[in-house]
Amino acid sequence: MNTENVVTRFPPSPTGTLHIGGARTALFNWLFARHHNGRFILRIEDTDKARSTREDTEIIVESMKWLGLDWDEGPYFQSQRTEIYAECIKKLLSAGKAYYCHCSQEELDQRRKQAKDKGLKPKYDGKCRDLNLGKAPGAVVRLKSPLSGTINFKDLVKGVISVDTEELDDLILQRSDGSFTYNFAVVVDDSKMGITYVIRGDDHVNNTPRQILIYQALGEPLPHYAHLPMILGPDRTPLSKRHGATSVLAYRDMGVLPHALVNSLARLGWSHGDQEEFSIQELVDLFSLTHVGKSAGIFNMEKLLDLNGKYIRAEDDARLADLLLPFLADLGCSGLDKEQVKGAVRTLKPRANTLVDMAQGALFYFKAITYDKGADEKFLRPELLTILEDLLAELKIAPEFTQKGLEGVFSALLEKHQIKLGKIAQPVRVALTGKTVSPGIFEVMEVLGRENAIKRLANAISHIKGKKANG
RNA sequence: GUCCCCAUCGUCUAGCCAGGUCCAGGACAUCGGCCUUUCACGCCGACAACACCGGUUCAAAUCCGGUUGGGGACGCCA
Repeated sequence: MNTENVVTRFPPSPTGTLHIGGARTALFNWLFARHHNGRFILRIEDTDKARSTREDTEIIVESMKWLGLDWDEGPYFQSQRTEIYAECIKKLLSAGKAYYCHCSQEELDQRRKQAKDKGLKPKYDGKCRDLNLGKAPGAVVRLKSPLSGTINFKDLVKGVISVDTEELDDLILQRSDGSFTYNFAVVVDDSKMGITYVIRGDDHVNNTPRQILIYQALGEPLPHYAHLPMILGPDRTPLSKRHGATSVLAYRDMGVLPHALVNSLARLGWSHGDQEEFSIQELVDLFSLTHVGKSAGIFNMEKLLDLNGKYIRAEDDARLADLLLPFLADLGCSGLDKEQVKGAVRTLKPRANTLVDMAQGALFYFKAITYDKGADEKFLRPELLTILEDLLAELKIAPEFTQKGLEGVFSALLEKHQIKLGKIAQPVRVALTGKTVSPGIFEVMEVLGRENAIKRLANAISHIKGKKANG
């Protein structure tokens, strides 16, 4: 790949959220442009007025921003470019490269069906092609494409693809309502915007020969093409709502770090030897179309979560605390002490794969606890009363309420009572957190702070006494 | 139906273009172990794949042909 002018684009249609398939297409276009110091353009393809919505446009923009895929131009809206398309139609018409077709939709459907029944390709039969018809209500404009020949193009990921023009028909460029079709608008925009590399999903390979025909009719130079393999759901069918969390924002809300998602998406279809983890800069530096695979793949959720856990562990505590705050707020914790949240983050990092996990795991620090039933029965037992009361007394006078200092307090206590840590670790854990699973009890105590830790231990002691009195 | 594309562990993939160094490497998941105050983290190990059939060749995961399987397209959707 030489260092010619590289301009790529991402052209989503705002008829749904940005899902991970689209996000990966956007990512590869972005990476390719950044790698080559080129430009990356965002274009909203809203030619389908009935299905395009403003909310979806906003979701797409928000998703792109969250992923960190910044664009150099746009967003452009196809709905605002109709004069440009109309101009091109005029040119094609007067050059004899396009024509009006008066066939009604019903007629076409019927003829298509007939062709199909006869085992023929259900394509337009060219009825109006040479009739030299004029503009009329209900008429569409079709491309007058060559009757014979072969279209060859070199796909940067799939290699040479060739299609016989007989497979193609005279596709509609402008609809009877005056609006323009996808294939036409794309070509006009790509050529007007100077797009040099069209990187898109596999599902467009069949469109490419048609679009090439339009380029040729327009007399514009062709871009390079690269078609990315599809992303499939676990059932090997194309991604859809059925597959649950597929929208980019759903991953954000799940507590996935954008870096982790970007990394995962990059590794789905692209590789750099055995390397699994990449910084964004590395991705930009190393990305190349030559290492994009050809076959469709299934998005591996477990692997994303694992990677996310790794990035959480690698992330700075203070930054993580900031990221965690909104998730804690969702769980009803607000107005928290930043230092304490930071402490909580530190203790939870190794055991959280998402920010949601982490927020849930941190809840006991910030909210009143209740004892899990089984934990209560199993560990908060009367025979521990003496030791726990002794512990409480020692904690009150411990010189340093830090992980290290507390270790000292405990080892003295164990020595004194001639017991092992195993005997009281779980009871203390339950007293402090209400659960049998938590970060280490010393770090928990440190983050909780002396006052809180003492209060919880005292509560547990009176709870045990209450049980004793009643039972 | 016609055309286009694809095919390595359960999953993502390396290797394939320039055939031997591959009885196929890494990662996730799974299973075992170590560490250990719980759960994790971390570390160590195990399981597990070249879709099939032919051809070329001294030699094929790698090249060629076919078969099967999967995906896509054939819209006044994008």
